[in-house]
Amino acid sequence: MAARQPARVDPIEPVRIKPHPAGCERLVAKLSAAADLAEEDKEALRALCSQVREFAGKRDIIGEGEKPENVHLMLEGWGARYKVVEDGSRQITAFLLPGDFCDVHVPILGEMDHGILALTAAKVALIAHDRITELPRKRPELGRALWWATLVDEAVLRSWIVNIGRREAAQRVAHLFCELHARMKLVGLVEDDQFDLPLTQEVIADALGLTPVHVNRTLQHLRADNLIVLKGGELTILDVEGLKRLAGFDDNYLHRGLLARE
Amino acid sequence: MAARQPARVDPIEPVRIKPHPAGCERLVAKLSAAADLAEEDKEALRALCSQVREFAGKRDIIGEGEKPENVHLMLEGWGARYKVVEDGSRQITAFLLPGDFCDVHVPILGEMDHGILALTAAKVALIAHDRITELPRKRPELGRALWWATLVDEAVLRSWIVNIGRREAAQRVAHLFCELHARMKLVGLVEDDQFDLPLTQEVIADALGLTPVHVNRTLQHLRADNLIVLKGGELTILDVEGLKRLAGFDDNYLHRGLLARE
DNA sequence: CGTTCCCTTGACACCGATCAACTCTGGTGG
DNA sequence: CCACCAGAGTTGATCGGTGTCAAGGGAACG
Repeated sequence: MAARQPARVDPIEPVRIKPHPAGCERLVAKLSAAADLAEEDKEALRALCSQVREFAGKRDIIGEGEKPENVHLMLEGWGARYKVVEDGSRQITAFLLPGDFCDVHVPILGEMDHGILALTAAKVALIAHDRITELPRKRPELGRALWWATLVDEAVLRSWIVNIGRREAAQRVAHLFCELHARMKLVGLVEDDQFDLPLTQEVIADALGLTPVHVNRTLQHLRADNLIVLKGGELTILDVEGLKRLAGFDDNYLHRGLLARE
Repeated sequence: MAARQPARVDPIEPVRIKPHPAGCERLVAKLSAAADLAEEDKEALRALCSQVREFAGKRDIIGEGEKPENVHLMLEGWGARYKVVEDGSRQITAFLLPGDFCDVHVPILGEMDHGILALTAAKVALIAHDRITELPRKRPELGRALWWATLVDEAVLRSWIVNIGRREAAQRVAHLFCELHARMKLVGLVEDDQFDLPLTQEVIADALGLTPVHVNRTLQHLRADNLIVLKGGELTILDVEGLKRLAGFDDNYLHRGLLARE
């Protein structure tokens, strides 16, 4: 929300107020965890973010069935992939954090088989298809890193299936929070096990295959057990180990590269 | 099951008894639906299937945590990706049909974050990593096609999340059957809306986030509504449109290429 | 001809959905 | 500055889809 104040520096949130390519650093951070990127690689990534577009919250970034001309990269804010079912209910299939691509598949698959929604106000980089497709040729290590990111996305999808298919509500919520904690950390947006979580209970419900009412009750359990504090769009994990234990969370599926291992 | 009878031809199941590269034709058929493959491309694919290994049913092809030396490609029989949860229950995250790769990701991600199980006796081609990775360089169209297959797999994962998260049991089963119908058709294993479905009710349950008992009752509903016949490991869809309507099935997520559209 | 899977059936319990009202908060405009 | 309003969170009562437990049946296989 706090936007480009050019010269003066806000001492409270120094990270947020870099000139606009700041969001692009999320991608750099993420991919650096997977591959050994040279400075030229990083520059090439930053160069992708020249064209930026802003979206208001609760608004489609890409609708189902569209054939976007550009690849979209989340720079700031949160997004979600979703699909609307016959009966009108909605299922979210992924949360998109800064550094995540929205639609690398479109150049090959042709059209979107799901929609992408801005959950908050968001900045998105628009990148021409061919700039992405030619990257691997020019910078093989980057190609590897992008490939890695795609495969991790796939692994996350699998873990969601497991989560929704075989865990009860409290564990589901806990698992989601653990995943988001790990992913936010990877892009440098976690401090003291605390991070922005601008999700309504309805959105959480749509991601976990639950109803808002039940998510509400479940959150109260987690709070009562002193596992989390969730207030004002900010999540604090009070007991990381306890939450992981409850969730049965094992971060192996995120495949953080050797460089990233703490 | 029926194996390489060299000279004589069995008139009942002529497809099955070609010399061993037969299974490899499934991959060729699948990829031909997505890209305009030259004969050389197809030959290159067939050349991948030189080394074949057989697995007994109900046996791991690859275990979670392993780092297989080769890429595995299903030639015959059915497989499943699965993950075992803390409480001991199992969730299947994908069915692997002939023509599907088991673990293209391993060269990049390093180790398996889930296991792969042979559901039936299966023949699997073992392919050296570098033979896969160099394919795109030598035959760009093949690279595109493989990329397409990966992205479709991802789309299928998303549709599973929707299915498990937002549909009731009967619709879930129906949707799964519609998907398998479409995928089996794509590799040429459907005749008259009938195909092998060697899945126990327990396996179906583990794929859909249900219990075997409930799958049993659900199947009885589908049978009572004259939508399907499922017997002896063979599924016949009596009313394709009706089943799709019940399931809310839209095959757009399978992204069949232009060539494949009937 | 027994053993082993797998399918089937019934009774019952429970998690989460549904419906409906109420509270709280932040934002807007008078 | 306060009244109002919309969106989000909260709560309670009740319903229903699935899970659980347990027993029995049927077909394939050695």
